[in-house]
Amino acid sequence: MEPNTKHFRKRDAILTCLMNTDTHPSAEMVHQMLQETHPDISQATVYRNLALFKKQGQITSVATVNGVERFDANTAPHVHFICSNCDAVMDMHQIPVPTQLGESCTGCRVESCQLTFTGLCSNCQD
Amino acid sequence: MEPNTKHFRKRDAILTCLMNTDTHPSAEMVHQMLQETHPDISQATVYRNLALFKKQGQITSVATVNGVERFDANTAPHVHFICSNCDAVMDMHQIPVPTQLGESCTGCRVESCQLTFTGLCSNCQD
DNA sequence: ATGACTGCAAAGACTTTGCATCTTT
DNA sequence: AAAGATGCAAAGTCTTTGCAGTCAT
Repeated sequence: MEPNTKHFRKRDAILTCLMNTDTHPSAEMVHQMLQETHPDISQATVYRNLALFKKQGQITSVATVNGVERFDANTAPHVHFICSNCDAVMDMHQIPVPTQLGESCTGCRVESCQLTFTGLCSNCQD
Repeated sequence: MEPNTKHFRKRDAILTCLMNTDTHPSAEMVHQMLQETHPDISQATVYRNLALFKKQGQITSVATVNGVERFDANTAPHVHFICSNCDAVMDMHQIPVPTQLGESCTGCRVESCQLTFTGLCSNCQD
């Protein structure tokens, strides 16, 4: 049997799942989304591989919402919006990321930057 | 006995502690810092009061570093730097907070904004 | 007395890890 | 056969909560 067919690595499925969504899911959400195609995938595998991808820089952690870490396969710097009511995390491509990096903090070497807005998304404004 | 002397509310001590530091401490760090003046303070009290202050808007949660929430009594919007090595969280007063709020996200009502830089602080650049 | 605050310990939520099993080469 | 990936369940962290006791008014 050729590789990645029936015994398709679940690792790959996890990364693909993350690349095909813009919901910035948590580990649990990824696990849920994969139930359909990989009913036997375990949470441990999801957590383990997300941690691996993050370490390797293939994905990033964009926020911790209500104590739950949210991930993004889009590692290009961009701005996020978090709904404080429904915990949705979405992209705000319209707003540019600040570029004034450099050493602005008494000797700190800045390596990355994160700009996040919080409020109510259109569905939660009642 | 006049109030706030021996039986000084621990609640007040917690808020004062947070106002007198710029380390953006976690609940556990606040608990540690208060050991000296309030050796019998419990973690539950610290957690409970931090949650209360946060709900009332007297403090804010500025980040979750390595799974631990960090707080700040300075609720004026300002920029933070997080050291990825030692987990220090510090202010970057030199950098302005973006002001382009408004509805930039298909109907989202933006209420607050957080700009955070990550990298290595001066002590951790080896 | 009444209501508010706190300590303690248990419970809860999220995440990590040890170990045996299964897969790939 | 050896190295790597996964499932399961246990363990680990951080945080919240129930309850009884303490403090303030």
